[in-house]
Amino acid sequence: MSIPDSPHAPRSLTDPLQALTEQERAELLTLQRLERRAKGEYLFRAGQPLERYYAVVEGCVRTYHLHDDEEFTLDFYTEGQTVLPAVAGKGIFAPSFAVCMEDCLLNVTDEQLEREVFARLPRLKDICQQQSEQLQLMHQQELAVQKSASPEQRYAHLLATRPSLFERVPQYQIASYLGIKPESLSRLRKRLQQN
Amino acid sequence: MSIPDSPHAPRSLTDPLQALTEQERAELLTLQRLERRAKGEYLFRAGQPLERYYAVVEGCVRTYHLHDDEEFTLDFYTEGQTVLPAVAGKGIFAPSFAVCMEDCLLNVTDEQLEREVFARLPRLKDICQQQSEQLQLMHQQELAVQKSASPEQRYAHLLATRPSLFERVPQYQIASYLGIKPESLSRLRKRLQQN
DNA sequence: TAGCCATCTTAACCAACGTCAATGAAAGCC
DNA sequence: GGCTTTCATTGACGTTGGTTAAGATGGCTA
Repeated sequence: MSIPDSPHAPRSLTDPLQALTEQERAELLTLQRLERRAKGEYLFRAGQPLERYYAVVEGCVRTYHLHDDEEFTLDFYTEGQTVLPAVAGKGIFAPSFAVCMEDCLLNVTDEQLEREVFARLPRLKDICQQQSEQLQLMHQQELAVQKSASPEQRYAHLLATRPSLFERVPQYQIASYLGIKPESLSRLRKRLQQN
Repeated sequence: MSIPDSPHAPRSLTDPLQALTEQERAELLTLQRLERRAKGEYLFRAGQPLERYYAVVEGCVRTYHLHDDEEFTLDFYTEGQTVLPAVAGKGIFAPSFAVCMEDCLLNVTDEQLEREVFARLPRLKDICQQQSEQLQLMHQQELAVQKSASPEQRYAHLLATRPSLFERVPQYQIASYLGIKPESLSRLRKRLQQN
């Protein structure tokens, strides 16, 4: 029995598709391309050209960054989230690695598909752009939190907003997401239990 | 004598206007709106609707975030940089404060002006969008550095890429940008001198 | 000039994280 | 079953940043 993530999770927004009619949504469904990826598969690696972008329909994707042979987890993406800001196209290169933590069902979009979708649903383009700007600002916010909160506060925040992550990914990767070592997360948890 | 910032500064990109013709650039100049702001003036405050966005032509703007009555500096914007990701419009609210560190000359764009500019220079829209996506990815990168580097490394990086900042803003704000207290920055500098 | 204010530095002490190493627990494999 | 591998925990110890408080410096103003 898994605790669902809070609707106030940092990445949850008003569903951008609400603005579409029933019919438009149905059409969108016929257009979208779904792909399965096995646990451990990479969606992209740092430095590669980004020709597609991905939304998680089912499963969990982790992005991370390498520095001195050490992994630094940037984010976890689960059901309904788009991996990275949805950015792809010529001259765009992946700034990080993205790997499936579980078997995943992904909604994949490339440049051509995007053009087709926007041609069929012109209103969607503006919606997506606004969505992207919102996400960008939320990212700013996240950076702010990252900077001003202690590891303990960040842990509490993650636990409150995305509890299900703790059942889906190993703790040492959560530690890396919080910006601390696994040993420190262990002690932090112990400290919190005692008080 | 001020040391110019490195061309490899985190926010420097290929000039998006290179792709325009001489003529188009000239037209752009006639369209843009410049405003002067005095040192200490705010461009926006957290929570306010963002109806304009700003590019720094001359001067320096600092964005920061409030948390428990304490300021956390998010970034410094100087000549040629756009304050925040260039985002404005209905339903967009400022996630932070933006204040002029010096008397500034700013390039101001609102929704209406943006429409006019894009109507005159249709190619610019795609260029700006691509630029925005690049910036978004660079932001991801920055978050990665923020997470994986020690304060000392971040200090060295800032000193290497944006040395002029150290002559333009007080050190306690740089400390706040690096995510440490002014006293710690003092000690850190002393440590580095001795080694 | 004296006084005030903002900024930077230094010192002492404490708390928290990193490192290294060892131990346990759980899962997967032969 | 026994083995290995992976992951979480614990302890000892060093380093570093936060806190508090005290000066030092320089600029500005009454």
